[in-house]
Amino acid sequence: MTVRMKDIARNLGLSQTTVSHVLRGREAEFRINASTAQRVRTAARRLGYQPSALARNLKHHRAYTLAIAVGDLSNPFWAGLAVAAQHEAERHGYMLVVNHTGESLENERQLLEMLRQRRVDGLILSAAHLKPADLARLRREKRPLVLVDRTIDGLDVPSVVTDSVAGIRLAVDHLVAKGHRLIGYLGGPNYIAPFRERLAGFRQAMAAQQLRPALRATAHDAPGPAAHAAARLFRDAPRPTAIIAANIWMTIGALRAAPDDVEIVGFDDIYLADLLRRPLTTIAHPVEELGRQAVKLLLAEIAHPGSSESVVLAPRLIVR
Amino acid sequence: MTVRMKDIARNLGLSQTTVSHVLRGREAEFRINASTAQRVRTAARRLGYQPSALARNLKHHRAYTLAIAVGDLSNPFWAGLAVAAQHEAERHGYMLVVNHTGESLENERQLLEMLRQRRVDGLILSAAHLKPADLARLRREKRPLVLVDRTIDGLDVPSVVTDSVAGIRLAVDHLVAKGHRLIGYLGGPNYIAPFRERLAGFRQAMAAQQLRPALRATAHDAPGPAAHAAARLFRDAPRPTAIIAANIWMTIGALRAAPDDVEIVGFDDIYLADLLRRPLTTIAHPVEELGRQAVKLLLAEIAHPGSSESVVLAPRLIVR
DNA sequence: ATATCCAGCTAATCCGAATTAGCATACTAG
DNA sequence: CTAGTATGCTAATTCGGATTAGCTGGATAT
Repeated sequence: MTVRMKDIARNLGLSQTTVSHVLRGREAEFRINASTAQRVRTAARRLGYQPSALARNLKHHRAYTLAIAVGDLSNPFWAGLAVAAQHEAERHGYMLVVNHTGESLENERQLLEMLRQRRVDGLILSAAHLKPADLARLRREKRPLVLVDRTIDGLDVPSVVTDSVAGIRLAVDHLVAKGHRLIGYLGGPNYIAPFRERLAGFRQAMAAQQLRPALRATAHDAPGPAAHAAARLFRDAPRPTAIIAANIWMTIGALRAAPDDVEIVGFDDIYLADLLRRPLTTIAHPVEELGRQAVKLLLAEIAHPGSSESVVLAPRLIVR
Repeated sequence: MTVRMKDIARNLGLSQTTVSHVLRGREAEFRINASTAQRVRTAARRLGYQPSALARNLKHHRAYTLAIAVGDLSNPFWAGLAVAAQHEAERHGYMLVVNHTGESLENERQLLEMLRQRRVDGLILSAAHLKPADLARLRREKRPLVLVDRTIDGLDVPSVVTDSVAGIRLAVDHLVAKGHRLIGYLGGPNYIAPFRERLAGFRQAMAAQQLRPALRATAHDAPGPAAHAAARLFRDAPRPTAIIAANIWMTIGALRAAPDDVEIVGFDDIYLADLLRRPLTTIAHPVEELGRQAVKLLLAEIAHPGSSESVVLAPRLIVR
């Protein structure tokens, strides 16, 4: 049915070894006669030979496949990051399995299982749900792993993240320049690293502007709770005239709950942001760069475990 | 480094064959003594044995991987479909590579190449860019292939699509029930199958309501051209009081160009549609079902080529 | 004439598991 | 006492290609 090297060899009265040498482009190294090499190539084309990735993978101990776990593929941040990562992976001859975990522990663990069974060679994680036992096992097994967007305490692997502190400062400075003094902050749970950093960034940036970071609310990482928390910020005086929302769900909460004259700046860019009921300024991640760097780090980890350094990338403010 | 069956066998003074029989759960069939089987299982656990998917794949001639080509992963329709497909694939022990083609011929061809090299066992396509030569080759090679959302003329493989005609009828009937008589239609290029069917559906549904489907515009499948075409519908009298947009880009075009009092119904659901400046009623695909059925058909094609029938699924109207 | 060298190729093994065919040993039946 | 049978396991091969080690036959050198 399918054509193997052996078939080409038999067809030409040569050995499989010779065919392999030629088709791997190592004819010079093994002193294959130029005319023989040509015959092999011609026969390969004529018979429609396609090398079996399956056989090569076994021999190389490589699946030539990476995986990235993203919490929510419908979120354009993750979709964009995944697409960029896929491009980069393919540039290096790897496939990328983009896995939507739906923020579920079960799915994150399933991906680790794929790594163990060598269905994938390495993993890009943005997990926040793994338990200490999972992390301990990861540390023990030392498989190629890179974290993106969210770091995990106590897991010493390379990571690629956006500079949260710098991002929040961009937002605060922008709002202050527009005359705002009462700036509110809508943050997420502190067990997620970026939320911790963004809150710290808010405090720092406000202090730098001689303002008090007093108007704050915190919500679980979902639109409903975020809207609820945002509403609280407007119940009592002093009310903020502007809100900084710590991620996409906080932003959506703020959009739902804040009065129309309140200005909103949200971390994470939003799909169709220019079609929203009100203008929304966003702190955008360097999405492509995050994806590309994550793959580069991961491939470096595969080639030379423990060799690579973490990367922090600068966000940019999209004023609308 | 990694533990193989051979290591377990040596450790217990058994043969690799016996270990294989036990770990594949075929001890009864090969009359392995219960205590021997138990020793094997214990040793496997103790040594941390993980079967090599690479070796199994070669032996089975299966990559246990499928791929789906989607034009735009940032589009929540495709993201949702891909996630559902991934779920279904994993239920059957397969990985799913979700490939964002960016509507590029180059990328679609690259996926076909993966199929040929057996890096993936089958392909779910929604391609519209392949050339006749590509299609001819696909027909000749007869590899497992399923089309989703977009069918391709002259390529006789199973497909899973949403019933476009029924969808447009839902929209027309909804608008008529709300009192609209001047209903406009914003469509896409006719070389894409769903656009053809939706236009036909519009004509049919309008005829059924005794209305003339005269107010129409056509644009290339992108937001800019769509907005431009939508604007044309409002230049001359009679102007439509409502617009049906044939897909997500047409909808965005209509949102940008139509006066605020014009009611819009769009084919394809939109992320955060409830946050838009104006209420948007949509004709939503049964996204999960599309993804699930596509994988089921594909696995059926892999198991029994030529065995499966195409599927047409019903859309539903989300009134906002 | 014999050793040396080189061009040009091949045999054999490996990767890790799945699978087919079959070999001892002990026991039962006639 | 011998044939037949069941039990419990193993040897050998296969999947398709990569790789290492080495073989052969003619030309050149001494």
